[in-house]
Amino acid sequence: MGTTQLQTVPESKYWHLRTVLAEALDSDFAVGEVLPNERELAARFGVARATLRQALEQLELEGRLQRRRGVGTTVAPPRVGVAVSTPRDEWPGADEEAWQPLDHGTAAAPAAVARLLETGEGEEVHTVRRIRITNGQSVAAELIYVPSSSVPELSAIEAPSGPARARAVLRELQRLALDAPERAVELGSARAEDAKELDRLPGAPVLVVTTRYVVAGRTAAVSVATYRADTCRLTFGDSGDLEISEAPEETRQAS
Amino acid sequence: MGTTQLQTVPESKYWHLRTVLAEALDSDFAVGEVLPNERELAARFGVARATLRQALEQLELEGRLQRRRGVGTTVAPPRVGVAVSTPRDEWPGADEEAWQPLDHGTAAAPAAVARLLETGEGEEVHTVRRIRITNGQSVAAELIYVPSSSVPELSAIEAPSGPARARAVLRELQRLALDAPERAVELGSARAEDAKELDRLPGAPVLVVTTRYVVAGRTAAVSVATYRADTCRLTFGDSGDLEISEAPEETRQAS
DNA sequence: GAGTGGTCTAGACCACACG
DNA sequence: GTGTGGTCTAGACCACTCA
Repeated sequence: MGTTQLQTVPESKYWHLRTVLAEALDSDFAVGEVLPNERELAARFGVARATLRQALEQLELEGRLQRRRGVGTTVAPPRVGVAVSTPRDEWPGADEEAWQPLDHGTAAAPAAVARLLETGEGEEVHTVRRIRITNGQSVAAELIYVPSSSVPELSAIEAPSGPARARAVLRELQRLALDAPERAVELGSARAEDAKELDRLPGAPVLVVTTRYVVAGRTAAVSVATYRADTCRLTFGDSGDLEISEAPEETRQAS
Repeated sequence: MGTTQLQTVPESKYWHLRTVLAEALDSDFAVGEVLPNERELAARFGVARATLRQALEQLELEGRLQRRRGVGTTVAPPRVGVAVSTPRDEWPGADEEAWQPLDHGTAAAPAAVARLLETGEGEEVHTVRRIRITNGQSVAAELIYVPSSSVPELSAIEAPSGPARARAVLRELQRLALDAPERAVELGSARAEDAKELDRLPGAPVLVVTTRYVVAGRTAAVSVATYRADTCRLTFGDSGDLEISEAPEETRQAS
């Protein structure tokens, strides 16, 4: 009684808290600003820390907050748009885009990948790992699966292991003039390996982009790229910037 | 001491639990099968219920589990591939695709949308809500923003409110031969309104697809579609089925 | 009404970053 | 060392589904 109760369904505490915090972020905080610590925020709102954390998790999922252990919680900058598919479906160039080869190896393709490659389930394929850097930040870790049959000349290449050899494999692929007719995007959680590259904890939400590369009607490679879901907005098509462009000023975040 | 400790970094309890459960799902459970309840699972693994739940949340995020309050936790079927962008970029037909109009109204476009529409910030635009059904299940809720200038003939249309009028607006849009040069995908959480349509709780993870529709170089409409991240894999390009196709049998899930 | 998952509490300790 | 977020516990109660 007396309280203005308009909602028929009283929303849960953490959800309401999320809304309150979101509004506070809009009005009272600048990008990069550090929030009070969780214990203080919880006390301030009169909830248990776990409840507050549930609200913060939501906001982090939405890309509004960034939390780092040992450091604190800061207001996240708007998500960066990363072009995943351009109209000219060229193989993403080694240097035009900020892809950085890590290493090369061979492994049995996972079942899902083997199906796309139309190879035997346990067949050994080449793998190339690389990461994508945007604005000085790792935004994606990619694993490319390449059947030996796609790069027969590779065996003739002598190169040390590591980045150099990875680069050699990528060069071979580029010569093939690959087409990327199909891509799929789904939600996943970062495996420990990817999490390390992306500077996140294992289990962090990621957008998994699976691409089938085709040459002359045959699947020549499959790549599985995991993008940080908190910081990335994947763009497809034309210019690649369906830009939620900020006003001209204010590109820089508070130090 | 004495315990076989091979890992340099001991993984957290819930992450390890996630792995154990994932393996159990692969080997001992069929799609649709109901897991023991959370209290029993927690007891069985000797952890607190909250810890077990953290592991289940991960698996749900990855689309491996489905949890429903009052019912239980079941093994999820593989994600369905939903075609978001086809090579022929036609306006998604009213009936070829399973889009079902809900209602129509007018509202001030949110700032981000207004920017794409190149209209004034607070300007009133038409809105159409519709949901997408695949295999008898709601997979997406969409809100389309249409400036009045894009559908001038609309004022002449007399139609009752609700689905009928929504359909009328969509028909007008179809006549325009819209092109969709740009799309963006990002992670979000379901607002209460969408959550209801999608049969999920507020805050459930969703993939937000923002599309700019263009006719004659001018932005004629913007749609924001939220897809259930747990059940959907978004496909772009060619056939629309970068199908992680199951073996021919076993399309049906256990009742 | 019985049983399920969802929310919430009030603690404790751990892992990490930084001065 | 100090302060941060991350993990974990052992409870309690609530909201929902279904027989």
